[in-house]
Amino acid sequence: MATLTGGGEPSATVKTVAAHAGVSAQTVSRVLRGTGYVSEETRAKVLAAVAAVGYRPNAVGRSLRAARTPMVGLLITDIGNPFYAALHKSVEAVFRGRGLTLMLLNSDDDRETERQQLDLLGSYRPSGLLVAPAVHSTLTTGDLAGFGAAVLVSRTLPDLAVPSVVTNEPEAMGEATRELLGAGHRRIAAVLGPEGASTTARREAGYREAMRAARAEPLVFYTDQTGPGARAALRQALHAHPGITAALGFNAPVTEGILAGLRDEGLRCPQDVSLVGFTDAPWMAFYPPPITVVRQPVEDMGRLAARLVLDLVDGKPVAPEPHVVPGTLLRRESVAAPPGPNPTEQGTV
Amino acid sequence: MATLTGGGEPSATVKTVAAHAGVSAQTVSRVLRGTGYVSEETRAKVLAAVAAVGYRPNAVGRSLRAARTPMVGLLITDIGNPFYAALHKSVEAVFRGRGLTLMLLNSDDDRETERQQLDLLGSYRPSGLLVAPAVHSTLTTGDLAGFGAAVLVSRTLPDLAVPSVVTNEPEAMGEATRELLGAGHRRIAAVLGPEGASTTARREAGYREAMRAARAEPLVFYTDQTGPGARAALRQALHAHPGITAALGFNAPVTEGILAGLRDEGLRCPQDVSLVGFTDAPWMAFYPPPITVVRQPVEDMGRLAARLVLDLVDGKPVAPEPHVVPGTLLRRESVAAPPGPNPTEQGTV
DNA sequence: TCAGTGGGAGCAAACGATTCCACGAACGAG
DNA sequence: CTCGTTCGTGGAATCGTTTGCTCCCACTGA
Repeated sequence: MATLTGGGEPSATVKTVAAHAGVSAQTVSRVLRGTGYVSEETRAKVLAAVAAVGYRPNAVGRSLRAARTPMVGLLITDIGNPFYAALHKSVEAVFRGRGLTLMLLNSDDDRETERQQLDLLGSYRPSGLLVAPAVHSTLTTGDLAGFGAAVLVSRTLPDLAVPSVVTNEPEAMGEATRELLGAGHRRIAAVLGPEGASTTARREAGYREAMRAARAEPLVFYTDQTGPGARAALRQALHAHPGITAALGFNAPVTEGILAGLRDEGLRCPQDVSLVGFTDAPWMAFYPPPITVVRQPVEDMGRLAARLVLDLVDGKPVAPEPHVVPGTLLRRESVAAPPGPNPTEQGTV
Repeated sequence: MATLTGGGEPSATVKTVAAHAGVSAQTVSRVLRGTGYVSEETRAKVLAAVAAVGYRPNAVGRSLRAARTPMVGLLITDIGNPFYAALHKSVEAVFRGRGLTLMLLNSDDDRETERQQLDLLGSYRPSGLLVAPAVHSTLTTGDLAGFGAAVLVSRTLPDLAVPSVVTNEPEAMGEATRELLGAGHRRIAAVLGPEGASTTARREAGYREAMRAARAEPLVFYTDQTGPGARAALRQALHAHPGITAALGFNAPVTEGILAGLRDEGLRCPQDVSLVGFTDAPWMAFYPPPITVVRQPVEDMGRLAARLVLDLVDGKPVAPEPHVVPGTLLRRESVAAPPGPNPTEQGTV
């Protein structure tokens, strides 16, 4: 176990300052907090002493006294996913200036890690929590009760009466599917996330509904929602169904993986296989071809989720049902008509 | 200001458990910490009481008593940069299991924000700190003294006698430059980061040295090291120097921006302009063409930096000079011979 | 002259966990 | 039978900050 040694001088406390200024500790506290009556003269003396001894307030003592820490946790499933990077940014923007620190934690989409991280975070008695639940998450209301304010983002947990912020995934995924159907595709592979995640279920529902309406056969593949996983899944899909002419990517990493898989197979996009992704990423705008995607309004989601936490912290009531933020289809150049009739597949469907 | 209201029951403390088990508070502490003598019978009673009252240790009280918090801060400049995402992952892997929580903070490469974040973090008396300094950072030894253990990553600060972990940037950038020179290029644009950052200086030096050795004229452009900034810079560079046939990208976002800029100008890579990037990103491996890059061994860097922090925390001496981790050139397909002789440029150099 | 008022500041207790110190019991060795 | 050692447990103080309460004092108005 690590033991602290370095550090040098024992770091000034409120008492050090008080002694140096010739006042009592609580007067120092009053000056620093700006509360109660303090004469201008005393205030100046204290401030001078603060500077002289190099005093830095100890947030731990403050938190102990206050019974809570002015900190909000953000537990995400994959720090490498640009969606979460953007989410972090927009959430932090809301909290900054309100005296709330945002603490980022990573669950690696593992429910055991998720529980550990939550336990750890909870032990600091933070003001609030934003969490994107892991697959097959076993979180209960009890786990979240210790946080006072808790909001789910991106994914929702059906059994949990906790406010959440999600995209209108079924509709958006349906629109993405129809985009491909409209271009003439019939054999459209949906490369989804892990079976059991709410995001997977919601996006799959939209896909299936659109395919059903078009009387096309759904081709669903589940992955671990990472690039390498999707890459392998796509190759497997192409071998199992050689007639596939289009693919839907579950999220940005999966879309990456699909492109990698196509390249592995020597297939071009969109000439051989059209592609629509879910969730935008910077490089998709100028990839050759630029990728058509359903853009999740991540900034809006982050802002909304952060505001919900703020409301909960302030004791305002917040509806426990999912707050839905609409996604929009961004048409770029990764969708084309399917390649000419393929003799080996013609008439099979 | 946010005031806490929710939460419900006042959350059990060590005293609650003690009362419930009919023992004293410090016996509970002994059981939980596994230190000192406790009879098996008492241990069982305490454990039962812990479960019964739903006790969860309060890390704030513990930290106050211990005068430090088992937490290490990681302050980075851009959470959207995949390099830092990977760094976070590898650092966390070292700390996990050692009882140290990694706390990610973002400075947005702004030195004012950097100072604020550091102040905030420092007030929690964390065990250690890993920081990638912002451009023109004004950090002093004093700012870092409060942390006990502090290590710089990715960038170094010349005036600061603090251990750091960096890549052999001059050599690696030289190698990247020679890769382009070797393919026959002479007019090679270096799209760098912000003037004043140590990373910029080190990479620029390697570039200039290689160009000088080849008697080629250096073409240097500074950016804010983001995609949009690089995109604009590249277009400007192309207009100012129409003869440019190759580019060097400062980091992953800049490489992204260069590709975007090339697309803007209707130029193909590598037929019209060859490209070598600095720092790999997942999408670069299958981008058409796959991008040749200097791969920074980010996992090694993260592991090393984390171990240095651990050593400092343990009171072991750590050399304050930069620890250099070698980068390697990853040859892919974004480098080709320059396009055929251009009448307007021929013989100018 | 005296009661009333409000500015200014200190005493002491609390927050939750840990730890030095002390006390008592059991027990084996001499 | 006594003494020293190993166990087992509790009392009390401590970490740094904040706050409820109290106290003092100068000033004002009658």
